[in-house]
Amino acid sequence: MIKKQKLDISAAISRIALFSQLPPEPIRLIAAETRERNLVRGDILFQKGDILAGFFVIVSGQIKLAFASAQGNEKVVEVMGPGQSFGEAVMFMSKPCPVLAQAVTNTTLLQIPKAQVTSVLKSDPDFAQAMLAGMALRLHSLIKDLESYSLRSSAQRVIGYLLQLLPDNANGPADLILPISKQVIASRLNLTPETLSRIFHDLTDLGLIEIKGKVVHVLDVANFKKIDI
Amino acid sequence: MIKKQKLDISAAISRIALFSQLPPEPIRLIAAETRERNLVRGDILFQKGDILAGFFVIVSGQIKLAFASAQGNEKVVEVMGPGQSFGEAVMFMSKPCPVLAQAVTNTTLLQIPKAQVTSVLKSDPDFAQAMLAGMALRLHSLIKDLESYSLRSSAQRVIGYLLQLLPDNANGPADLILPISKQVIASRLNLTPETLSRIFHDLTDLGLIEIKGKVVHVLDVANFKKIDI
DNA sequence: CGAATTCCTTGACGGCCATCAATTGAGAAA
DNA sequence: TTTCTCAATTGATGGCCGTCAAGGAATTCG
Repeated sequence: MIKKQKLDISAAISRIALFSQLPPEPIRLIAAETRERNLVRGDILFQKGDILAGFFVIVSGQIKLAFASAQGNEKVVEVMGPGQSFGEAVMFMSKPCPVLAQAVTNTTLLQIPKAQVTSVLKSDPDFAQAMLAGMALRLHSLIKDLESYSLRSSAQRVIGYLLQLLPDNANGPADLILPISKQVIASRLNLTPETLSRIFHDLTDLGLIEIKGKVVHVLDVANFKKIDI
Repeated sequence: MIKKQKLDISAAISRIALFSQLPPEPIRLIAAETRERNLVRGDILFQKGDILAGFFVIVSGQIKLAFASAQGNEKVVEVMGPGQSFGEAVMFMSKPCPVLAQAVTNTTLLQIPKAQVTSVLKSDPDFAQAMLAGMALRLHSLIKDLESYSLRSSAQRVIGYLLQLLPDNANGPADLILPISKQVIASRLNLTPETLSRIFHDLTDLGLIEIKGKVVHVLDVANFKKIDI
């Protein structure tokens, strides 16, 4: 067995957008109390209803945030990847967390305690601005999701999702790789796996895409953006 | 014609939860640059796509935040009332606003410029905490909405909406008054007015509520909470 | 490698809710 | 008041998409 690499927490923290502007001193302060956690696929990081004593930053792997319905099926709100953080908002409220967090793949993440954050907040006004900007961004993307759910058809949501996976400057034909399983994508888009499968099929029939496993080939990006189903 | 009352901006500001803990000096600073605005029903405060140079606090009246679909119908995200604020998140991002804001009734509101907020943010760490808490709350309620839309039936959403209008301690029979028109409520719940009307009808048939105009009489609150359609 | 499990696909069917249309009711203006 | 406009209701119809069920594909496991 290979010896586990010791993670350089300070380095990891300073690479996060939120903390990237901080001077070394507060970084050391935060790093000192930050815990590293390792999850294997399927592990649950926290349940709906938990009170969070800190927030999380993903070093590697993927975490999905979801809520569970009474009927047992779940709805994925978001899938977070390396460099992304989550739980800040719930941490600040000291209210029960509205979602559950579960590892989609084996995941390494950092848990940063609330106390360290508030202490840096007090001393560094720029940090407060950065946190506010981060939360504002999160709000913005939630609003976008709400907009998607309420006034776009399922096919439109799928197209939007695929487009978002392409580089901004993509043009002509382009390939992309689905970063998560199709059933998680379906849930993320508020669809059943069956419906997603059918939509992929339809888009293929229309000559817009070709799918082979996790690889999606978009025949003409510019054209694809114009589709309105 | 009655002479218009001059609004005491300082007093109004200090009554807002967000600013209530601030000492007099920063309050004065903010009040000095705050503009009062008066809208009549139907006026549009800002459009989707606008860049906001400040955020808004409602003194009296109601403002709805909504997005418009390509087909022309609109979807209400939220209806804000007196004492509530909106636009903070978009202001911090300097990105185009994702929603439109329109006066539901004649409305008086304050527009607080970004510059004043950032200046207070720099000097008062507690204020930063308060803003973060406010944004966290907003995020929380958006997540709740998302949850509603994705895994509750239309009738459940209506019931949830009615329950939320009742006082927390309500029990037995209780009355409530719909604060906005039924079509706005329908949009807020992601329904058509027709569907909302039918659901009200059904709930009445089930002996759960009685409706007369804007007054809803809930026959048994405890029972009503248990209904699962 | 084969076996088992999970993931994905495809089909048939049905329900929820939107759409269209027409009427009634209520509130505003004159 | 009367009229006009907008809000709300009610009915008929249909489509989107979820549910149930079963078969194939892919991945993980011993």
